[in-house]
Amino acid sequence: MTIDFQHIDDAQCLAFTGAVEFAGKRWSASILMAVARGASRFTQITASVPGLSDRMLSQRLREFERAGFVDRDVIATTPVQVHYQLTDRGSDLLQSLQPLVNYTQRWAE
Amino acid sequence: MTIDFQHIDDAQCLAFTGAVEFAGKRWSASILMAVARGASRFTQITASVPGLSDRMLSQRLREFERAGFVDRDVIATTPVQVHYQLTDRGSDLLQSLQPLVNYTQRWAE
DNA sequence: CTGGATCCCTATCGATACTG
DNA sequence: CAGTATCGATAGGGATCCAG
Repeated sequence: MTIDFQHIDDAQCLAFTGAVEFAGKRWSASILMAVARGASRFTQITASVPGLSDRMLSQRLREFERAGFVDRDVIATTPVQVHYQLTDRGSDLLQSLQPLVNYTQRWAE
Repeated sequence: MTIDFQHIDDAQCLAFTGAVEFAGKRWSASILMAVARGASRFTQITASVPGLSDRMLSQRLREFERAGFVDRDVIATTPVQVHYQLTDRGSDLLQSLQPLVNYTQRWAE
């Protein structure tokens, strides 16, 4: 089977595979989904993703921040509150992953 | 930002994250693209993907075969010829990744 | 040509403990 | 609450050599 996959040059190919590999890292997709669904606090995210450890959440969150997928807002109360939310870019990434959900549904079983 | 991400249950979520993580493994996307573009022989794929080693191609190909993404056809010549091609399932997976290409183009720079 | 088998190094991840 | 520090296990991946 030979399909029509959009023609892209080397730079675009690199960006593409980079995005897939980034999103494909363990817990990445789950965390992004949890935040998209409204989990904004650290513990809310942890609670939303079974099996996710503090350490991994912390690490992914920092990566997401650096990559511009999430914003981190610190509210100086006692104790301090931290809110995470998707940026437009992060939101767009997740939306772009949506077809993969449909894909898994098509081939379920 | 809270977006609309399709509601899916736990099983679907697991299938989805599984698919992302599978496609996100190193070289996976590149190999799938190369095959989609018409590289069917082992050495053609190697040549199409800079940096890809024989060992990794061999490994990914076996994983793809097991997962039902590619078919492996052996032609008993001397030396033996092996042709790989995407299955419908593999083709569908790749198509589902297409929006990610558009995503990277939107956010290029 | 199409890989399999080894070796070895590193990144990644999980568990646990601790802090402002 | 929202993390950081540390440690040890393991899986992933690169290089190299070999074989049908």
